[in-house]
Amino acid sequence: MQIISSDELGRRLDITPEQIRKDLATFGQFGRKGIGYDVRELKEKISNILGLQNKWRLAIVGVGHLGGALANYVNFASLGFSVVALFDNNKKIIGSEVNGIKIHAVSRMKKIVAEKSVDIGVITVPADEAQSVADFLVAAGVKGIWNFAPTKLSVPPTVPLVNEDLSVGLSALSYHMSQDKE
Amino acid sequence: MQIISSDELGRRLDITPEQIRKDLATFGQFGRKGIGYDVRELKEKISNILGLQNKWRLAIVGVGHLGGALANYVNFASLGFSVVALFDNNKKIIGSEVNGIKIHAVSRMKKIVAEKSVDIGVITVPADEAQSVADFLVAAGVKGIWNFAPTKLSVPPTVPLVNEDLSVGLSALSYHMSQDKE
DNA sequence: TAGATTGTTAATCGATTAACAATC
DNA sequence: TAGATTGTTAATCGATTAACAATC
Repeated sequence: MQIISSDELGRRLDITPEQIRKDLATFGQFGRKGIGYDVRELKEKISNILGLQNKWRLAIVGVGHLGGALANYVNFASLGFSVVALFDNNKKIIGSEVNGIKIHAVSRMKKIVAEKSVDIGVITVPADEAQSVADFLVAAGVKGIWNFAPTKLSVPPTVPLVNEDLSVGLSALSYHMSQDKE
Repeated sequence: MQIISSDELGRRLDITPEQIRKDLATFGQFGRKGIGYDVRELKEKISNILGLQNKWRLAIVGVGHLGGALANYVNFASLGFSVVALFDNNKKIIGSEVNGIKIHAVSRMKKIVAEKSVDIGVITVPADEAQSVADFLVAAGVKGIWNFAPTKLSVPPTVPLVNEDLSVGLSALSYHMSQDKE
């Protein structure tokens, strides 16, 4: 498939074609009137809009079950993300490797973040340690934070923060399941 | 703290007090004019609205790194969720346990879901197997699906579906990090 | 009674949808 | 030329904010 219309895109994504056209037009004109959108070009433009031409480098702080799973997560690569460092405070695991990536002491964060050119800090520690880890990450100079701890973090406005609190989705599911009963 | 005002709630959650009052009023009147909201009562009412008085029972399909991490996830308990069964197709791990929970063959799903009164199916298999797993889960009678595979699933409208696609959050982070540069 | 604060109605704002000229 | 489809302006709809009566 070379070309796709806003109509077909809308059908596939469950969005109205008007919305598709409006959203895309916000970022420029990359369709052709009377024809549609070139799929390859569209992909590339969207990738550029999202900044995915960058090869972002991640560091995961907290190598528990979730942190370990993320260190092994294969889908990162397809988006151009790679995990380049791990941090933990547990002396038993510092120095060892997960998926070929070394675990460092949290105290060495500043040094390692600089050495490995870490862009994004991933927080997978318990909620009560998350703010302090965030502060460390910001001080170490990361450009963004991806937070899995179920707590509200305060970071400078210059550092984008995305929260991945699983209890939000689960609560939504619980809500809908309760509603549908009636 | 016994009582909280919409003003204070708004400050803490970064929401306008009007929005807080409007949203809460949608579900009934549980504040007191001139006083504010009783914290304990508010918690309980919200918990009930979200259906969290139910003790939802989860089954995780796909015991890879992510599925395994979720099987060990401690924060489920505080919301009243519990993992009661695991499924995988890998013969090497079928019959073994993770966090005390047994791994069953996917082919036994219908039987086990009934036996264990599973409410929610959690999908942590690769994207290309996710739809087929979803179909199995629906046929087995789960009431809701929590999908971690990065793909769009089609399920009956009677079965609530929540997607937890990590690439969405990561792309958002990438976008903001690219914008802030300028 | 004066001050505080909710629930709700009215006013504003922004986002979605409809319509259509431009054009392939 | 007729048909298809974009980008954009105008119309509609819904959600947020402002205002205020009710009341503790």
